[in-house]
Amino acid sequence: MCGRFSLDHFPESVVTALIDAEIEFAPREEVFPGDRVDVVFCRDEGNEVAPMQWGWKRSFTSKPLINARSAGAWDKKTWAQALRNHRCIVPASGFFEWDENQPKGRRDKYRIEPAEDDGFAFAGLYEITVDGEMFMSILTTRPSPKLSEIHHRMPVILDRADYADWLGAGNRESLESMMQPLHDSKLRLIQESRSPDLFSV
DNA sequence: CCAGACGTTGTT
DNA sequence: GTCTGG
DNA sequence: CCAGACGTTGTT
DNA sequence: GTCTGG
Repeated sequence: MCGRFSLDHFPESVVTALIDAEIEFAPREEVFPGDRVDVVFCRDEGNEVAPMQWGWKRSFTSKPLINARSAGAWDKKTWAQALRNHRCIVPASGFFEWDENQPKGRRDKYRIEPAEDDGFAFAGLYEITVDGEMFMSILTTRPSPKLSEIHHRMPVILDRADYADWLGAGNRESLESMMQPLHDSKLRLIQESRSPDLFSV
């Protein structure tokens, strides 16, 4: 991760735990960097939903910053302020990883879904430009043991009990405790496709 | 993130 | 190699 | 003031 | 482009 995730169904339990409102929702099988998705954030004591573009733009690189390493983000000028004041939650139905043990271009694709839920809540950071456009980046952490067999990073996924604290005025210590790998028991790995040459053997 | 294009004049 | 589209 | 970093995943 | 370090 985290270069692609899914929203093939509305992650209702995640969103209703965050906000009590009718949500505009455009399901799509896959969400790509640069796409706009609905993101939840807190402003003036109340949670809100707004479409945000995935990836922060920076002049020093042509690639949008779609991920932020949670370890160290406190000390990086790009993320520090947002980590303190502009945290958000990105609802998703799942995400994708490619098996990095295999050569690039021939990697099996895996879909990761919640084991017993209808969605994930990615921890993210957002910024608003002068013209009011909003951009978000998804925090990453170490992989859970199961995921570590195919990939060395994973998105930060929040527990339901932490949603409010994440969006509220959390202190550094409590925020750090939320940015841990999701427990293996809360995810399912599904092989989505495999390399063509594995079939031809 | 990955996959696929990336180029033109001119020909079919 | 690098950019674009999905 | 100038020089150099700035971001990630993945690669070397 | 903007911030930091020297």
